[in-house]
Amino acid sequence: MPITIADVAARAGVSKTTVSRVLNGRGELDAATEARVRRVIDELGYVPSARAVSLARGRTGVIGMLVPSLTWPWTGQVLQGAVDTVESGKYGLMLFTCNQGDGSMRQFASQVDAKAFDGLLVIEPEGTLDYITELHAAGLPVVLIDDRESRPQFPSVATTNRAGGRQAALHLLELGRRRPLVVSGTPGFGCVTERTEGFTEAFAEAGFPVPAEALLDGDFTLESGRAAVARAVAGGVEFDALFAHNDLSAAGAMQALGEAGRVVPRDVAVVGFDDVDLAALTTPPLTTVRQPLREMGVLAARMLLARLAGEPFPTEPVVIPTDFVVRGSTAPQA
Amino acid sequence: MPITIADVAARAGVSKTTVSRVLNGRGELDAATEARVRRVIDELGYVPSARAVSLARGRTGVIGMLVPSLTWPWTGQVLQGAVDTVESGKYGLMLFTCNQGDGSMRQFASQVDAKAFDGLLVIEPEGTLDYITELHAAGLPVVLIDDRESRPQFPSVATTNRAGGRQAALHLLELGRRRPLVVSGTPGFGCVTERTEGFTEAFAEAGFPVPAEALLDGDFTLESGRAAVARAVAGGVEFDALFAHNDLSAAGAMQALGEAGRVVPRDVAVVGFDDVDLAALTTPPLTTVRQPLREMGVLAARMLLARLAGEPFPTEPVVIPTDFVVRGSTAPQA
DNA sequence: CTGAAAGCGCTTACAG
DNA sequence: CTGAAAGCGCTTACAG
Repeated sequence: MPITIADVAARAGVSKTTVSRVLNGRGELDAATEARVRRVIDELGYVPSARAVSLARGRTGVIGMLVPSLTWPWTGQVLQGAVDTVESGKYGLMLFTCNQGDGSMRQFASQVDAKAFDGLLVIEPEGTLDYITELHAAGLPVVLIDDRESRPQFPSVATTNRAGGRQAALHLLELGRRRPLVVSGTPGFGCVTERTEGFTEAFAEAGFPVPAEALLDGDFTLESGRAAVARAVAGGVEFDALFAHNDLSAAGAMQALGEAGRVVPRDVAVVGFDDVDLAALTTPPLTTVRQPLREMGVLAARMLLARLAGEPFPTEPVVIPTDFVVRGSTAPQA
Repeated sequence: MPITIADVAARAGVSKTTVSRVLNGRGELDAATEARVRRVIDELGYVPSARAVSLARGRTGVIGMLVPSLTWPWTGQVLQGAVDTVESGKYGLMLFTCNQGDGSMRQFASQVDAKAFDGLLVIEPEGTLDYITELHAAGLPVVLIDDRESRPQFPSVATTNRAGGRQAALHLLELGRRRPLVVSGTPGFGCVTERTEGFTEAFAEAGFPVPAEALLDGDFTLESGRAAVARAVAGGVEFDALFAHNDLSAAGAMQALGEAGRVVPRDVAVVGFDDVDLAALTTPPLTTVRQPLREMGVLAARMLLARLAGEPFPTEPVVIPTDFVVRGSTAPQA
């Protein structure tokens, strides 16, 4: 029932080889022959089967993308950038998440082993970097998004986490804040280390080193922001500013501050990271370090596509700088 | 270099047929033979090539999913539910969006024609329902998410949009509100019609029909919520309540209300739709109709997987009811 | 400029 | 219980 290249060949009175040549634009073809074959293709509405093409060519035409969770507010932006780019490169995008823990990774691994895609885009999922590194070493083209300095030999797209942390610090210092609380993201992520370092270095250089008790581990969730503030307040830590590693935990922190009777920005000036939609909607609106999320997705996908087209990977991580967006949560106090 | 079924067969001293039988658990096999083949498979780390399997079997093992945009805050939830389910069904999920308009749809269509997936999950993208209907009619198993009453013959997962609209209305009526403004989603979507109808019917039944001037078209964006309120205020429309078709436009509406000097909930009680994370974080927190987003993704994927496993589709749309979440934006006034 | 044939790596009747 | 052979629908040397 479904028409194949053989049907086209028969109807056009040529060999399958010739039809294939027309399809792929390879070799010199008689113009009349080519026109005739094209006409038949149109008449029949023939489209080559992706299954057969991929087996014959030894490539799938699919790019895999592994993402930690789709419910994080910024994942959508990166993903959208990647999907758009992959799509215009005539590839398909196969999506995987680590949402179900080990089960997910097993499923993902089985698709890798089955060679279900030609290249991989990864937003580093907690604790799988070693596995991804193996894949890369085994020859699967991989581009990592975000986690920059942990494996410099890895093709990756990053943003200026360290500079972003520094921007946040300089802004708070300028406002006269001297005792910041830092609510970090999940420990172990390269971006987490960098953001904290950029931030604390700037404070230290200004003569106000951040004490260890003011550095609190979070995990990028709303709840972790709340919990960190609650812990700090309960522990008697004094602070007049707060830097969170993402907007979501900053929003959680602001809620907890409100519950603790601290007014933002009067008592505590708050800076987040990411600039997701939510940031403009908190009360007060959140000052934040803007990550070029969509752009990172686009660039990572472009690098991978270029690689699959035969070009070499860049040897250095590609870095897209962060922006700084000032809003009400750090409004200067009269 | 990559090992094939032939390598396994040779090393185990059996035919490829036998290896295939072990792999797929088909036919009676001598226990010793099977054990030997399994051992060789393990030793060699052999995994069948997805490309070859799909060509031989005539199926891809992939499910396509078409989504309007990944940057809408609720898409992630539905998608996550679908991905998790598809994954545990041993299928892959190929993601498509309509983000680039016609170009996207062309790319999507070419993958459909190439039979790059066995079944399709769709969150109805504006204006492509006819095309999807064709695909369904042409034999591609399709499950639609959300847009319920526009094509009753379509396998779909929906939620109680009409009942949700009614819940919102009854809640506002109970609070003594009589002149609601409705900020609808993109016109033409089935859910939009239903939400408005459920809402206006309840008001009419209570003796307070909603005038046409209070029904404003939006498009689910933050900006459309702002714009609608601005229009109503400028037009002199009087209102003491607002029902928005999603949380994002409700948030936009609340911003515009603030700018217009109207206090929520004192002057205007606001109800949204969806219950995305954002809803709990607006000021005041947003009362909203909760959609079972993740559950809808899970169920739609299950229906499709069951269908691909040979079971028939349910003949009726499957409906998961909405919930109603009361928060500060409709707090009773003393 | 064009075609016959082999091959991609599996599955599946068909035989035994 | 097991295997030889054909077939899935293309691409790609190899010949002419």
